[in-house]
Amino acid sequence: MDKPVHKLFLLDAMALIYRAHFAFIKTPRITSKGLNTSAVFGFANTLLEVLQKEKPTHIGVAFDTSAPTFRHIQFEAYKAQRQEQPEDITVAVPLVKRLLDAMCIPTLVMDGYEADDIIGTIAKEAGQAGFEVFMMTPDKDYGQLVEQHIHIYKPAFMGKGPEVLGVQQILDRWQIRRIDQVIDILGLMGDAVDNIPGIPGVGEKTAQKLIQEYDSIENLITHVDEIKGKLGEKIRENIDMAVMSKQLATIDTRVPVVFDAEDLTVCAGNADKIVALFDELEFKTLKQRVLGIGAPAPAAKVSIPGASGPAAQGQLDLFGNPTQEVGKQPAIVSEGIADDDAPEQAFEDLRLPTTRRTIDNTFHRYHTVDTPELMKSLAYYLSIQDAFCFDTETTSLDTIDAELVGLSFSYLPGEAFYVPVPANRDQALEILANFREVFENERIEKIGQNLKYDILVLRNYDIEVHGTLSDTMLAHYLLEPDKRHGMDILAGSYLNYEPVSITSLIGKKGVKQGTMRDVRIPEITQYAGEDADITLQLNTIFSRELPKVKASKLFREVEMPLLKVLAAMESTGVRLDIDALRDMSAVLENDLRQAESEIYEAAGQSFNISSPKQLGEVLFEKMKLIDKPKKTKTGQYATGEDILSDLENNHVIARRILDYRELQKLKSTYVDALPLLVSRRTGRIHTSYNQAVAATGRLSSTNPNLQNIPIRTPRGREIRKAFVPDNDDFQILSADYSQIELRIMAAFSGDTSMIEAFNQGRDIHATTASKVFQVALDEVTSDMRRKSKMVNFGIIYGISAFGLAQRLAIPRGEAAEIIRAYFEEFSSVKGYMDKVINDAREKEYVETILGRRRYLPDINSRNMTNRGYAERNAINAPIQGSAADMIKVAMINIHDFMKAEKLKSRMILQVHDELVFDAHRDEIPLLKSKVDELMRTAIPLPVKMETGIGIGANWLEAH
DNA sequence: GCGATTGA
DNA sequence: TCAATCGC
Repeated sequence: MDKPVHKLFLLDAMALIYRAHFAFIKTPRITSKGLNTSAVFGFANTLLEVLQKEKPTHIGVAFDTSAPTFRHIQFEAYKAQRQEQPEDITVAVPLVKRLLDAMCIPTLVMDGYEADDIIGTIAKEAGQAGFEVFMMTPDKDYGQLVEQHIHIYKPAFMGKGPEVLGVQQILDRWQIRRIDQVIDILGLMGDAVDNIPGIPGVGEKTAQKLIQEYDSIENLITHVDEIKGKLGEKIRENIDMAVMSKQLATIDTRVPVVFDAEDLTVCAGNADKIVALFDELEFKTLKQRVLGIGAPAPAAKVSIPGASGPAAQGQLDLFGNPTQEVGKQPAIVSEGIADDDAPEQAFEDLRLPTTRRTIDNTFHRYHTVDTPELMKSLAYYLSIQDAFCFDTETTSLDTIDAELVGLSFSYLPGEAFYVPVPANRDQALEILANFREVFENERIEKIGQNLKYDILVLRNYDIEVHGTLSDTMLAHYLLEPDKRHGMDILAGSYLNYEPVSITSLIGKKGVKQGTMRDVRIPEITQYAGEDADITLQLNTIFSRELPKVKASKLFREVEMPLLKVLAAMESTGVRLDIDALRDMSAVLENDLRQAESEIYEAAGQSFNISSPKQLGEVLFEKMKLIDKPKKTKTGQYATGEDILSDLENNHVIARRILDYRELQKLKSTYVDALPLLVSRRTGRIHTSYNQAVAATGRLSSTNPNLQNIPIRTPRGREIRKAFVPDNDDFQILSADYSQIELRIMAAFSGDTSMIEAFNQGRDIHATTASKVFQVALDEVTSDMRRKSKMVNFGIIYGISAFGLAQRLAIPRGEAAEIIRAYFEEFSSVKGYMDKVINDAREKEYVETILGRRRYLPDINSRNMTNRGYAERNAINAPIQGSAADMIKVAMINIHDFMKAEKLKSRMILQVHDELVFDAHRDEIPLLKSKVDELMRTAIPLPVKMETGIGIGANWLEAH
């Protein structure tokens, strides 16, 4: 007979409970009494599986306690920012303990030590004593404990079998030479879950490189001066952090427990207790299974070297020992089944599962649908759904020249279908014809991530997407406007899932990057299927989250309808007068050369004027225009507009440089760049609106950015002449809200003098000036008006006294005085601002008129800078955001109106408070009055709203 | 104040 | 990545 093997299994209870809880987060198991049993179920399942398959001879389950550990004492932030433990887990812990008790499995607890310390200590001792030790945990920190007879046992998970990690696997996992380097890696990269800081900016890859080169953190310190660049700087700054992080990541294997094999011997459970518990939890199949197994496997009947006493026998005793304890000190098992009156939560310190789910360890079925029969069948199944998720794979991120490579669909979590689409357009259309009906079906909801993109791509194949939309990117934008909304990030934070990266399919960004067309169908099926599957799952979560922040209505009635409006606007595009731009380009080129030679002459040398570095050197080192030149934060000379404006009277060169800058900007950013963006297919320019970047709720525009076409300077303004109507039957109609933000502020604050000024149609900036400077309205000078206007804007944009002083180029004291006078005159505004900030301190968010939230946790920060920033945002976000809400509603209503009336005119641009139309001459009177009305009445306010509407042969004339 | 773009 | 500049 083979030498008997003593198999000791040590389970990290909380890690396994968390993992089980989150594995069932989408489809939790709820009993008829409403108890969420996911965590207990998952834990029990794993436990039974191990007992059955691995037949351990010894077993122990370690828990953390609430007592502080050396890590807390050493590093106070340790685990401090951990999210509160989900209630379902708090409930699960005593149930798991009851289960262990019933099954006669010992629990290991010791005050002042975490589960990993206890497991580490016992593992080392048992390994010495000749056991094969398996530490059951998903936590990567345990890698440091692995040695010849000590392994990590990753439990089976979502269809993937269990995994045993030995020394070689750990070395491979981290790309290191020795096991003890695991803690060097962790010390450098940190661990967000455990709040181990590490070195900022150093992730897994960098940490591996550093350890490969320097072997250990200690040795790295002695060579720290050799490391160049930003990385070296970061390391030098934070080296203390790394040392401390390494200590924090080190598992203590000297816990004062005595490893007593007998204590951990597998014994038989109490069948009655198990049955009672499983009945209570309504675990029907588990009950069958556990009764089927009968008693767990008996321990090998051998004595264990180094262990005290012989291994226990009599494991068939149904009345096995109650929960056992280890240690020289009495270990505490304080948690009863109901310990509601415990002074603090017993399990505040528990860790989330640190293993990311990926396509390789997660159950899924992603199918390729590539025959006419399968497509017909898929289309049929889609047609009987109330909702499905879809995603397009294309050759380009630009919707105008994107060619469809394939479509993926998902309507059940874990399952998706990928339909490849050939490059040949006729064949592509033939395939798409199968799905036209479901896409255009009004009854079926369409789910996707950044649906505007997919809608525009399909539009190029003459397929319209109808029905309710649900965009996960925009849903998350409403949930967390300040965060990022990419699918990969969402999958990570909401599903603990890391999707297949695009770069693994087509390579890194750059010239060498391939296109989706080059990816083989099996791979792209996995990638695209995963996208649709994950998006569907995210949507389920978000549709539950949105009502919690009262954002469902905003989502369904504003953002989703607006998505369609924006898609239509982008698709329509704007006609550009390319010839006019070419002429301008030639003129600008000429003036640019002129300015250039004058600058060289004045400087006495030629250099690159566009290089702030070279310019600074010429101006301040060679020409010495100022004694004490200002520097930027990187140590360069500052040559910004404010600085050069101050120098204007000192030396002609300053004025010429400013001219040069303006010309250069106009030429490169607009005059030369715009024609290149005209689509070859439509002959028009199709900007792309981003609905989810500006945290206040505003839109942004890219490719090109049509929201920053010049208007301030006469030369810049000329560029607007190139934005022209479709043909001679059309004109450009521009409608903008007059002072929308100030009117909103007047309404929110209820300031009577401001409301009155607006309702009587007076000049608001002059009115402000007359009050702030205490003069009659007709005695307001242009300088007073200018300053008051700045204050008004300052409030809207949330700038500080410092910012105001800078913009007005006046001393800070004067700026503060103007602000003081302003608040004295407009005391309701001051009162409103105070109230907003106070509310924000309490709720840690502010909201717009439609309930769009912006979270401002820093409003209660002790850091002045951060708090000031949050306070300005608290004022600014509701005002700017409500203005954004208002124009969004107006756009939806105008779009609906134009559609209902079947107008030939089109809405083509939105610039924050302005809408631009390509208006058919016959429709202008109707359009004009209707646009005005719909803009003014989009959201009723107790202040009169006004618009300014102009019509012309181009955008400039329409102003 | 923010977001987008450009050029070094 | 940074500095500068355009719009709102």
